[in-house]
Amino acid sequence: MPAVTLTEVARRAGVSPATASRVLNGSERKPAAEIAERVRAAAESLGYIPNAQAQALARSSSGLVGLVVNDIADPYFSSIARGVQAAAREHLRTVLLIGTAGGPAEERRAVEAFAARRTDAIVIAGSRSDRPQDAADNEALSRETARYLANGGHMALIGHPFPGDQDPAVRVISVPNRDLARELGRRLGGEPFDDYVVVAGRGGLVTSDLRTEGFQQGLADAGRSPAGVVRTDFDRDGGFAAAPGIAAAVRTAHDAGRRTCVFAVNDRMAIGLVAGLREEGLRVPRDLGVAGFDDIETLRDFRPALTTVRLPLEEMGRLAVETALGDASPAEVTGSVVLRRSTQGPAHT
Amino acid sequence: MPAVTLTEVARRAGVSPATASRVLNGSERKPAAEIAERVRAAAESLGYIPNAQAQALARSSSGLVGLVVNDIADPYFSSIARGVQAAAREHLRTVLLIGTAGGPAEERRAVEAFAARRTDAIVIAGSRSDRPQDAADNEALSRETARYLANGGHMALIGHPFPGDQDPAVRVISVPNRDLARELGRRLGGEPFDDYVVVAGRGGLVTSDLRTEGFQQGLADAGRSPAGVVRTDFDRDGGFAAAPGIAAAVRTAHDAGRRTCVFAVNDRMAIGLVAGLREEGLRVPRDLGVAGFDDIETLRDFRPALTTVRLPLEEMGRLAVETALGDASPAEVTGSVVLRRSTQGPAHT
DNA sequence: GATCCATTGGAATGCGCTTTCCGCGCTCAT
DNA sequence: ATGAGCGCGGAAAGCGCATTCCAATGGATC
Repeated sequence: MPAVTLTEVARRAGVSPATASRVLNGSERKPAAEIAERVRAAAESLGYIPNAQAQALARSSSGLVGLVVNDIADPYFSSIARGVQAAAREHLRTVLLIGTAGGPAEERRAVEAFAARRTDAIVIAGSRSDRPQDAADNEALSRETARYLANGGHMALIGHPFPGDQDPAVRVISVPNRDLARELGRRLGGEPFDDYVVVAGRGGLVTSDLRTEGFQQGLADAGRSPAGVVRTDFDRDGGFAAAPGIAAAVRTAHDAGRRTCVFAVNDRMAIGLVAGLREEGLRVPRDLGVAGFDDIETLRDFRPALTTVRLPLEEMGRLAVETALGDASPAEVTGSVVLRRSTQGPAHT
Repeated sequence: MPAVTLTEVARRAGVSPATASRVLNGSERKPAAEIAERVRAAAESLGYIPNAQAQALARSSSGLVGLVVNDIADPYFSSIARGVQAAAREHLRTVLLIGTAGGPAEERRAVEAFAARRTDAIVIAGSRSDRPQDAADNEALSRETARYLANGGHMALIGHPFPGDQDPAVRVISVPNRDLARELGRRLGGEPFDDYVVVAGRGGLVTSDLRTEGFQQGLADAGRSPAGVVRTDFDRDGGFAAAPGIAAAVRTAHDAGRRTCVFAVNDRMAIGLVAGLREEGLRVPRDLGVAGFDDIETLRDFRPALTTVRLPLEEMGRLAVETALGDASPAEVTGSVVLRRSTQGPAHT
C-alpha cells in the first residue's frame, strides 16, 4: 500500500507533475490561483504527503540537522539538545540525534552517518579529547569532517576546536572554560579556605583540563598555592567515588585547623561527591566547601545550593545551529560565577 | 563540489554501477572476490559515502526512527531518549527527534514530518490529553497515524493509548500508572499520616489523572479517606507554585495535631514543591511527607531522599523501538514503589 | 562432445520529486 | 498592425541508488 505520490495528485487535478510540484512545495513560480486551488484540493483529498527523501535527492538539501552528544540523558547535553531542537524547528529543519559514549572514534562514525544523510549542518556537543591514544581517531574525525565540509556541509562545535589542525570552516561556539574557572578560582580563593582540591576528569579531556587549569590560575591570582588534583570519571559516579579520598584529606586538614574547598569540574560530579561525602559523615558546607560547574537546571533545588558557573546551555544549542546554518557568526559564550551556600563557611549560616 | 557517487566508484573500478552497488551495500548477490576488492579499493580511495536519501528512495526504507517527546531537557524524556537511541543504533537506525510543547496538535505535525521522511518507526513518548478541547486534535492525530500505518509505518506509544479509538496496529508500551500509584497510596496509607494531598497536573492529562486516581484507590485500600487534590503545572515550577497553598493546609492540620503527606504526581513537581516548602519554612519529612513518581536518576542524590515509584525509563525507550520494529511484543512495564526518607516520620530519623 | 543449468556482470528501469528548457498565448510598445 | 517580451503550463532530464531482467560464461552431466 504505497503512499500517494505527487504524480497521482497531479493526475487527479488534471495538471502536470511539474505544476503540482510548484504549487505544493514552495517554488519560485506560483501557478494561477484557480489551478493552485485545484491541486491543493486534490492533494488534500488524497492525503498527499511529500516524500522528503525524494525531495532531498532532487534539490540536494535534506532539511536535516545532525546533533552528536555523549549521552542524551545527561542534563548538560539534553539542555543543549533542547536549544538545538528549538532552533532547528525555527529553521524548518528536523534534528537527527546520535549519542556516542564519548570519544572521537564514535564521533567520526556519527559524522559519517550524517554525511550519508546529507544533513545541512552538524552540531557536535561532545567533549574533545587530546589524549595521545585518541590522536589517530581525532585525525580521522578531522578528515571525515573535511570531507563533509567539502561536500557542502556545515559544522558547528560546542566548546572547543578539534585538537590539532582545525579546519577554519568549522564554526566554534566557544565556551571560555578556562576563564570562567579562573574567575571561580579567584572568587573562591578570596573565601576563608585554607586548602583547595580539584576533582577532575581523566587527563586529556579538554573541558576538564581547561577548567582545572583555569581554577589553578584563579587561585594563584588570589595569592593561593595550587590545589591538589584528583582524577576520576567525568560524571556523577566519578564524584561519588572520589569522596572517600577527599574525606580523608579533609579530615587531616581539619585536624591541622585548616578548611578545605573542593572544585568538582562539573555539577554532576559535584553532586556525586556531596552524596559520597555524606556517607563519609561529612557535611557541606559545614565541613568543607564544594563547587561545581555548568549550573544544571535540574540540580538547582539541590541543598546545599551549589556554587557553580552558569552556562547558557540551551542558548549554546540554538547558537550552534544558527551559526552552522550561517545565520549567526561564531561567538564566545558568556557564563558567570554563581556563589551559593555550598561554599559558605559556617559563619554565614 | 558534489559528493562522489557510486557511478564514479564503479567507473574507477572498471565495473558497472550495478556491481559496485552489490559489493558496497549489502546485497544478496556477492560479486567475485577479486572484483569486490577492486571496488572496495576504489570506494576507499575516492572517499565514497553512500547517499542515504537515494538509498532510501530506491529501497523504500529509510533507516530512520522518529521520536517525539514533550521536552528533551526533561530528564524523564531524556532518559527514554537514551534508550531509544541505544536500541536504534543496535538496529542500525538513526533517530530523528522532535520536541513538542506537548499537545496533540504538535504531535500530529511531528507524525506528519516523520511520515514525510518515511521513518521505519515512530515512538511517541509525549503524554496523552483527553481534555475536550483537545478532542479535535486527538482525532487528527489518530487520522495522521492511521495514514502513516497504512503506508507501512510502525508506531509505538509509551504510556497509554490514544484517547478514543485506538488503531490496533499501534503498539503500546503501557505504563501501569494507576496500579503503581495505587500501590504507593496503599503503602503511604499505612504510614502514620492523617491527611493526604495530591498535587496533580491540569485535568485531562492522562498520566496525571491516572496517578491521582490510583493513589486515591490505594488510600481507600488502606482504609483512608480520599486525598484533597490540587492542580498545577505538570513540572518543577508547578510544584513550586503549589507550595504556599500546601504550606497553609499543612499548618492548619498541624495545629489540629494532624500530620500530612503530599503526593506530587512526578518527581520534578515533588522537587519543586519541596523547594517551595523550604521557602515557606517547612521541612520534609519533619513537617510533612512528600512523595513523587518516576524516580528520576539525576534526582536520586536529592535530600531528603524522595519516596517515589521507579520506572525503567531507559528500558521503556528500548522496548518501544524494538516493539515498533517488530522485534518484541507490546508489554506492560514493571515499576516499583521505593519508600525513602521524604515520607518517614521524625521518629525514624 | 553436446546440452543444460547455475552463476556472474551489465544494461535498463524506476523510486518520487525538482528544475531547467520549450512553446504557447498574451500584452505592450512602436 | 506587428514584433518583442513576458508569464504560463508541460515535457523531459536528471538526483543517486537498488534491482529486475538478459546475456554470456563456465562447469557439470550423460
